[in-house]
Amino acid sequence: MVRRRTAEERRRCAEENGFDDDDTDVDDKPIPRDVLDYTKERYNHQMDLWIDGLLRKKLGLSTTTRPKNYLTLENYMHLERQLWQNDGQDFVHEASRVFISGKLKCRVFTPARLGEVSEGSTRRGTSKGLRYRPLVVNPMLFLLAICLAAGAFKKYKTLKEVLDVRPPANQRYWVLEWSPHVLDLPVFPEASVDGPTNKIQTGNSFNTQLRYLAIRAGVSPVTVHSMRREALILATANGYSDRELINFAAHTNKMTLTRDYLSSITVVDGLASFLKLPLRSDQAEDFRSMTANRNPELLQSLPAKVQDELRQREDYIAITKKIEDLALEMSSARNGTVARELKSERGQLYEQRRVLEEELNRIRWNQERIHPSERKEKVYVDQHCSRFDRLRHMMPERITAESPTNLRSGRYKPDAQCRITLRGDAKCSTAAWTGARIVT
DNA sequence: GATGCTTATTTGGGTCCGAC
DNA sequence: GTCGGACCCAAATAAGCATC
Repeated sequence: MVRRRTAEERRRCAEENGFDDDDTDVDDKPIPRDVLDYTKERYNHQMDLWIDGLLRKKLGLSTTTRPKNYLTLENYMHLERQLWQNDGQDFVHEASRVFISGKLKCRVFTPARLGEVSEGSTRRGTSKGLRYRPLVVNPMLFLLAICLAAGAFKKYKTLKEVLDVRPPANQRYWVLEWSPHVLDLPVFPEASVDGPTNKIQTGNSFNTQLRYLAIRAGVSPVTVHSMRREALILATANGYSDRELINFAAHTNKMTLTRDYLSSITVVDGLASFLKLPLRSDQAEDFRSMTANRNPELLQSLPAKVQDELRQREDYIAITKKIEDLALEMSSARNGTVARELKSERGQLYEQRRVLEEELNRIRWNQERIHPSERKEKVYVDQHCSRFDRLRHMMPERITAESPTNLRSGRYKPDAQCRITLRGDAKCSTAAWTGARIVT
């Protein structure tokens, strides 16, 4: 394992590479964007080579882009069901489960970008993201649980107090004030073994959680944009004008919506149009669901035999040994140039090993699909899933927390004839995070 | 509406740290 | 010492914007 360099070591390494950190001669003149005259000819020649595709062809570089997938309602339910009903994942704190579910709802009900809820990587250190500002989106159940556990309301400490508040007779709404101490806190913080911290969770971190939740649910990895795309497409189908949709997506350029989100989607029923049958409008959603490539019987772990066979192969062992040797050499390298060369060499070896490991991925995603009605008994390869299945009856709240029926019928709305209670002390205890229960 | 450029997001290896 | 969840980092890639 490579030892991380300290700040002092990084500074020394930068100095060795000719970096001058003396900022007394720094001015605020912009860096010229134009190519300087004496390099222009060579620059243009190289760009021509690239644009014409000569280099691309010679090096065999790929120009394909990642396939886009969509988190439709059906796929979304698979994730929620996995999270609350089937998931034996041991989070460092149960608050993580509530945060993930809350973030999922923020994204499927709105086309929010990553950076509007989490701290985006290009805003690292700024703590920008969702804060305790007026929250007008519904998923109220999860936001209420999060707010109460954080002691976020100025005058109300229990769920009953919050739900008993009614707007004045001549007004349709009433604003609940935040406690001053939460105004600088993120709504979705990082979690530790002691519970939520005061630090906002980064976008990278949420992406990782979302990616592994999808894999555990047997769905190919979905991203924040999978939800954003679907939210916009569904809104389009509901007859809103382009202007309203652009506002909804917070686009400033009208091209973005049509080019990047709607261009490849059609709800036209060609068959019914031609045969003059009643038109369907929902068939496109099933095709979008299929982009997630779900296999309900996907084994969470590959059979040990398959993994072991790969790792016993001579070429795999040789590459792994070289990577370890290079890591040792890098940690002891004093010269920056040498260290860079070693790092570059190690990168090539990682790539070689990744190619070998792709074989495992192919096996994983080519696993046989068995229709649930043909499966006589449950088969568990994932030890977490197996263990949780034996214990799930002890956590009825988690079964209720994810419920398509409740979600679609609107029973989450606190102004309906329902009550939402938190198990244990709603003020800020660990038990408050173990789940929420709906009592009608 | 097309294009080129900037900015944001995603990815995957690496690291940290607590639990066992 | 090992394992695994959470996070970090930097490169790759996609989204988004300004301009013509």
